[in-house]
Amino acid sequence: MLEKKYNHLEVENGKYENWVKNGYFEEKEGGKPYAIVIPPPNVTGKLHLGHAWNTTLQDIIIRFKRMQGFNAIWVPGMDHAGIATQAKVDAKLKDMGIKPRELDRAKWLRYAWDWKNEYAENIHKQWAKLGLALCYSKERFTLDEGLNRAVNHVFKTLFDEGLIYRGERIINWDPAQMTALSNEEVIYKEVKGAFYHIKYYLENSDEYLEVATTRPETLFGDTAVAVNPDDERYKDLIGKNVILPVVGKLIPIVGDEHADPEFGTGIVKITPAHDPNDFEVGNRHNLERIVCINPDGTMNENAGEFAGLDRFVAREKLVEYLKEKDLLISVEEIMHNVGHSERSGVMVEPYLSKQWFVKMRPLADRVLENQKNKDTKVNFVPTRYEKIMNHWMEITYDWCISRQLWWGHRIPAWYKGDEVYVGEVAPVGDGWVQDNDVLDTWFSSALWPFSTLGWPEETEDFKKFYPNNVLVTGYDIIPFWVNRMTFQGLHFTGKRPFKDCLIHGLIRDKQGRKMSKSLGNGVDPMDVIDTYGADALRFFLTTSSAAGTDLRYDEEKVKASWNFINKLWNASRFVLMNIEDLDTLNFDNLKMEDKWILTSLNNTIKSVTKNMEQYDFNNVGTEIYSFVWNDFCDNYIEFAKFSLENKATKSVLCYVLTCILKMLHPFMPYVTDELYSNLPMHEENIILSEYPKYNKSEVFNKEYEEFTNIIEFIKVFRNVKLENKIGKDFGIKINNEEDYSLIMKLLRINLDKHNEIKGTKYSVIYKNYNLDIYYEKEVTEEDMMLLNKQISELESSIERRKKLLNNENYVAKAPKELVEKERFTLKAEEEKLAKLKNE
RNA sequence: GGGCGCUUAACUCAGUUGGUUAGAGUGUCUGCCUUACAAGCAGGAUGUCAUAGGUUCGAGUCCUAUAGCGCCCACCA
Repeated sequence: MLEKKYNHLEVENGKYENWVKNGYFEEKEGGKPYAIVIPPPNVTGKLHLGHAWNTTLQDIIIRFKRMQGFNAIWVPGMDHAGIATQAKVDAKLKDMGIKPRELDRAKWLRYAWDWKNEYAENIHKQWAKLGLALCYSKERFTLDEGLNRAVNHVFKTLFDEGLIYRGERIINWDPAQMTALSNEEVIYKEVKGAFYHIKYYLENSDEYLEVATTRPETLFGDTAVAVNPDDERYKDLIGKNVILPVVGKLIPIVGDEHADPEFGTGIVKITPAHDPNDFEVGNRHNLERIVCINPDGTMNENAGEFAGLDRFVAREKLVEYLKEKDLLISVEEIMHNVGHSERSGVMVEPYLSKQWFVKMRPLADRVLENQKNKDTKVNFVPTRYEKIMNHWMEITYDWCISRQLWWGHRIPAWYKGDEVYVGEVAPVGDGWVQDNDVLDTWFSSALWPFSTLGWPEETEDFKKFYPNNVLVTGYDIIPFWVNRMTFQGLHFTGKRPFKDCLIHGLIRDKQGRKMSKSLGNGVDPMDVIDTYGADALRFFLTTSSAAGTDLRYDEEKVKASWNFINKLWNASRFVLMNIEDLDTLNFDNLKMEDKWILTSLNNTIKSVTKNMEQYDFNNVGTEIYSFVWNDFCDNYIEFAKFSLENKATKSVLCYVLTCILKMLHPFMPYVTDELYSNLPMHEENIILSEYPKYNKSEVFNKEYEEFTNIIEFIKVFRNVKLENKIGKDFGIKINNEEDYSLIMKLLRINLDKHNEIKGTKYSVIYKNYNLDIYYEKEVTEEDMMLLNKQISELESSIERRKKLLNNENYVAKAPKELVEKERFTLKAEEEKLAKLKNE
């Protein structure tokens, strides 16, 4: 027999190992293919609540689909996470007293793989604790051999197609990690800065131009000053020269649209090697590009005496210097947006550098075209997120994919002198040197939906499971990942990578703040599991908010989920205690209450299935919760207690419980496994069982309504009794021929003992049921107030209804049943009012 | 600057194509140890659905404007 109380520690112990051992998560012969690939977590650390949420959603879908008979697989895997992992490995090495950049590459990589193996193990343990139905035989890692082949194939193909090129551009440079970044990896933050107004003297003149800049230290890279050719103030200066302060050399004044006459002084210094706009200006005017900052953010030899100083120190010193030389006009403090590295947090340096790029325009256009067709597009849930992807596709520009790191897919390009070779394997012959850089992590993640299935080989898995059925991820990952999977998938397979894309939000703390290390408000899902169990956490995570919205972590709600499981546990305990001898289900001689619960069950199954299919787990949660607690426990079980000897009752108890367990299984796999295995009749494991199906022959609408009325009447009866403080010695007078036996049973009233008709009369009316309670007590003022309140409420309700029904427009245009219902209710209210007034 | 979302009970949130007296959990009040469950049972109370207009027989839901909060994108040398 089950323990009296639900104990998640005992219930969850050992189950996962059993599932895996029995191969329940592996491919299932015969079913229609259904596939999800996990968003591979970074091997940098441990999973947080966001991962728990993300993976539970997928687990629910997979378990549901398996129960529906699909050959549903969920491909697990992890991401090497280039920058993030390299930073962590470097930090660890530094702690060990090793200077990471002084190691040779191969040796460093051995440390990195050790790290990877250690953390991958952690993540496996966490997946297990969460109970995820992952198909481990298909597990992949973004840096494994197969995926590396896919990456090289893609690189080479795009290169041959002219969609990958190498070029010198201004890119976002992270001086801390010393690598290039893509635009997506730059986060703009509002910071305090200043406009430094500097004098640029005209050649052979005492006059100067006032040039304002936020980054004075870049003046060592200035190769021109620009004014707008239409700017009356300055257009005559075009073609003349100014003397670059500090450096003392002459640079030209050029006319260029980029200079906005309305902005600042209308004069802008041009630093082609350190600003994307200036780079363009430089191209238009054939200006020299002078780099004056080193990759590590210090000034280089072009900065003269400032060489070697950090860029921010150099700025300070340079401003001092300008002040001394009377070259500084003013310093105007401003707030402005400055790019920061997503990973290291340092200010990004726009930097001239030779990098590899993906030419985005043709790839993005193809996606935009494809999204116009509902049969080929990626369907976002909720739909509004589709706009985010489309907008990105519209404005995207070339993707800088090379990273100056060691941890990643090494770029399959080799150089010999001026020659460049790109191929899937190294070229034959001597003297070829491979590119030192690796690819952006997202370059390999972009191939994940198909590379994990063995692509570019035409494998069985690829043929069966591509496109994937759904991808589940947070909205914050759309630009990095979803967009890129979509264009790569389309380009290389001709198809969308997945039919649906289910988007969820971010986890926040109780106050609505983002969970972060610096705030210290993070919650470790493993701690929650220890306290409340994975089932409670999972139910909370997936049923507490609408799709696509953020979720506040609230321990009280996890507790409420635990209570629900405990309720389920005890209901099961009751059922199991009473059906031990049941060997077959027998639905002969069903009573009204049996028909009622079967009807409600089937309505629930129907609606739950529909909502499961549209990923509306929040509604599913509410529906099952209310069915279990209100219908099954509060009502059906209470009535079933009177007929526990009936086989029909036992059968219904067993059947309804079985269906409940199955519907809850995707949400709470552990406890449902435990309870299901205690049923007198069951499959090998609930994971292998069939999802409940709506069965019309179990729907009895007439009995459903009749029994609902009984339940409602009981409620009214209890309410009248409680509100009027009616004690035990009351009398009952029944006013019609209806059958009150069930009602009296449940209320534990023996009519023979309550036949004294004296004292004050209290009417109890609901639909066809109508009786009076008589009770001797002094009628207090309070009682009169209560009665009067009821009367006036009824009166105003009647008045409202009358007015509505007198409205010709309403009667003419509203649906007929509604109008009928109004009439019926009005009549009932009028009768009730008459009775109340009698009291 | 462009776009998106949110504003509903004390708190956290649902609210399907408009259907007329707006729901849940938690909290709160009253009464109960009724042998499945006191982590429970029975019964209550609590809302100008942000504001102002509009469409409609009917608006939390649709339209317009406003306010507050949040997010995304772009960008200011």
